[in-house]
Amino acid sequence: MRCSKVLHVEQKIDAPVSTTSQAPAWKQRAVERSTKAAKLRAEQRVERFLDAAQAIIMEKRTTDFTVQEVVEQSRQSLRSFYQHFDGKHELLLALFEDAMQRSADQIRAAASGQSDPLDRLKVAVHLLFELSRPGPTAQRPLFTEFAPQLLLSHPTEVKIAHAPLLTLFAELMTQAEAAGRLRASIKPRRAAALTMQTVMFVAQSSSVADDEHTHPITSEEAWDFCASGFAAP
Amino acid sequence: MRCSKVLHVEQKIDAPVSTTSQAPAWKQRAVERSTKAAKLRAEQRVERFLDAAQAIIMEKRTTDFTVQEVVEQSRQSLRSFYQHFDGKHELLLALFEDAMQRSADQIRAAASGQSDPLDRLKVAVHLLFELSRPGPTAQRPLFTEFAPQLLLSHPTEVKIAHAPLLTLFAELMTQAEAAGRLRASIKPRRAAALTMQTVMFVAQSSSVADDEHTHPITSEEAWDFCASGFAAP
DNA sequence: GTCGGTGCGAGAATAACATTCTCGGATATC
DNA sequence: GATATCCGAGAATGTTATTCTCGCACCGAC
Repeated sequence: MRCSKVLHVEQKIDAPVSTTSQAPAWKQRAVERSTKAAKLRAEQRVERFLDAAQAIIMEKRTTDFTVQEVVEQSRQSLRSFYQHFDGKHELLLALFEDAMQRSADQIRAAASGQSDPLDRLKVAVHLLFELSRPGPTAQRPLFTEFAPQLLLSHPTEVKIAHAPLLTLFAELMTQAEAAGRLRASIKPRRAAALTMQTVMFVAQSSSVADDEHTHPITSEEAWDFCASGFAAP
Repeated sequence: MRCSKVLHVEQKIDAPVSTTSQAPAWKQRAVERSTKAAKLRAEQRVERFLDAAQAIIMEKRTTDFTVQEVVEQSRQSLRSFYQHFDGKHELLLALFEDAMQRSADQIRAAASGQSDPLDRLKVAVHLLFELSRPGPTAQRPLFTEFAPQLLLSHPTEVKIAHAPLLTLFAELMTQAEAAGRLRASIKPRRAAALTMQTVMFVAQSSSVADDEHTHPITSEEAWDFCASGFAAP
């Protein structure tokens, strides 16, 4: 169900005060066994919190849950929550990071179905667009939903969370470059960052219907724009 | 100092229950004089709240002010605040709308200095980029700062607030199209929307330094990207 | 088996805000 | 001067996040 690797959370459990190299070996081992067990338990608890939050988000179709709800759903205690997370924001961050990682995986898999480098990029862009748009379509956590919140309070961490996706797009761009399909004047990583941002944010806004005659921007348009820009050749 | 036209706020003062066409004329006039005065006062009050909020934002370099602070700074009362605004979000919206309007004006003025349509667009993009990035540079209210918050809670209103900028870019794009400088396959308004979004959001993220070797994306890169895309011609 | 310690559930206490309500006092209207 | 309206001051309420305090259950040591 959930990624087993625990993200930027965990730590703050095993803080042995004097397990430096001068302690007797048996003591070291004992302490280690103890801390290892503790760490395991901690991971399971963190896991349960994350799953609970996930479940709530899925059910309420929004990221506006309270810590209380998470605690109740996970059948643990508030005390425990704050023992494992620095605050709500860390929980959100963890979920966000997880969602990004999964999305990156999913997109990578989808893109690998194409042989032409530009087709790979195209598939990636379309899928990212779909995954980024809010609304009922989002089976996956509504993963762009809290990005804005976090972007304000913890921009650095958000950037870290973006890393897997950025890496993926950088890979695809590099392949395109190798095939001579990239404009000479642009670096793959740069193109990747710009494309990613554009697609994600445009997708996000595309949910709200322009009340009037104007239709929201589509995945196809976003792709065309990123690929070709707007200026005449 | 501030735009005189009051935005989407005001109203909710003059709600005459029976000023329809069947009331006697003298009464109508009396009521009108009264409501007009009331409206005037209301506008001044709204004005003071907006100015106060602006001042606080400028001073604290963040949009995280409390309603209390605004009330105190404006030397009015909480009661009055809630009589004129539906809540804090309306105040934010008003500020945001105002900031967008001013930015649009500023950009339009700057762009008009160029004669070539693409140069106009280029100037517009660069200025928008500068205005959108947070940090100490922002002499103007940090106007993208609350956009994310509002985008979540009131997407429709945010879209409305974007209108002046969108219109401006649409104008510039249309001029470019008329001069045959736009790709044939793209509609001016679409190009405008895409460019605007891309520039604003990329600028926003560009503030956080990629901790490592990577430099943040520059205004110039954003322009190149929007104008030419990433694919080889 | 009992003792001291530790992990943790339950939930009370605190704090920061937004939002609402209530009370007078000023000012204007008749 | 009586009365209605507006409005400042600030108390009251409600919602969360976050911290604190208790007490119990488990575990290894003696």
